Amino acid sequence: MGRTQGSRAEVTGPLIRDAARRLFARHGYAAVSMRQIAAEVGVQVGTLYAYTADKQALLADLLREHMQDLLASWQDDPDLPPPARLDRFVRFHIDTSLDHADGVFLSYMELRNLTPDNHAEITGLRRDYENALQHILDAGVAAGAMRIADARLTTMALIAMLTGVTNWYRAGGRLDRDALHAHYCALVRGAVGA
Amino acid sequence: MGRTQGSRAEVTGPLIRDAARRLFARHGYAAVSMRQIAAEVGVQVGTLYAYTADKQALLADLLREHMQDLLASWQDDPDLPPPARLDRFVRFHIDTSLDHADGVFLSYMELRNLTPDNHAEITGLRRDYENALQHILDAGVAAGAMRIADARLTTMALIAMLTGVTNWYRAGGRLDRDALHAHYCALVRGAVGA
DNA sequence: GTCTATACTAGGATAGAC
DNA sequence: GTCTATCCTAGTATAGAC
Repeated sequence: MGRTQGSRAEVTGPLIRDAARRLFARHGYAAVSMRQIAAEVGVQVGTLYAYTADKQALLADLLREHMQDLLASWQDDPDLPPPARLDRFVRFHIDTSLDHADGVFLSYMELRNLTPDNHAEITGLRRDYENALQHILDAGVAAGAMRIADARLTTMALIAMLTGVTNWYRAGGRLDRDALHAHYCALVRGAVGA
Repeated sequence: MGRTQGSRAEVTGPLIRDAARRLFARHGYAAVSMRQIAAEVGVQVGTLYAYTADKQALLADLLREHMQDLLASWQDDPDLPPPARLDRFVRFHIDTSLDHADGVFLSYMELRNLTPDNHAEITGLRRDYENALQHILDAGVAAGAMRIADARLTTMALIAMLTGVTNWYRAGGRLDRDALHAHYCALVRGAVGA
């Protein structure tokens, strides 16, 4: 494969991260070798180390980037009635989970492979995201529009339920994206008594 | 560590599986070496191969055993009203998820590391378990005791929600097991309109 | 920026002694 | 049933040429 091809740093960097994200998600961080990632991109192993200090940094970068994108993408609208805000969150979380399935999967499966510093940073970002949902639930209770016995527990339960859509939903199957949204919105509204 | 100690097959076999289950769950199948497992048990590497054909068979055995235990432990009572059956399932699933957290975690995380044959077998068992919940939901709808738009989707959503308890619940914290059961039963009943 | 070559470590699995 | 010793492969990471 003598694919010597000169410099193209702007393209190789993202390609490496795309390949790593896909391979890590599919086989697990520990099961993927730097050689595999290089082969997927079409470069030699040594080249990877021009873009990342080591394998651990590559993983940490992927998770940090994912969580930051997630937080930046979510735009709450506090002026809406709480049940409508909740519907928007449900749709947002389902769409993100399906459209960035690899990143979502990595962000809760490969935490254990982070160094303590990286681990603390990523779980902090995740906590921020959970709080975005919890704020909606708190507002719903305050407005008398929801019945929730424990907002923290309910937050964790709902996020697990929504993220779980990646375990079974396949595009092109029985349900389209709109039907999916509608069904999950109904389940969530029922769970919180909205 | 010259721990030569003669034969004791009856104890070593289970010890190997306990160690493997714990290590696989904590670090991931690919990240755990046979040497680590041996060290945890207190034997030499070669000894492991008197109990398992290879690392893959060790994983497959753990998952099969877990799913079979799960299916054998669940005893439905079709004579109860559907909402009461559902409550029993919720308690059962939460208790199992917390009491056998390593097995539960492995059974949905390490499927990807199974050979195709083993994979098909384990997912078949898992499907049986999902159907146990779905039967309750179907009965609830038939009896007019639940409002469910899509029983399959609801089954998957509820199982994800319940299993997610392992992500955040810690014994000795704010909530005891009874409170946990009560909160999740309320969420589930709300979701299915019971 | 990328490649080739290589140092060094660790992995899964097996053979044969006790 | 267990241990010791070993084979062979594959891993991460680095050095130096182009």
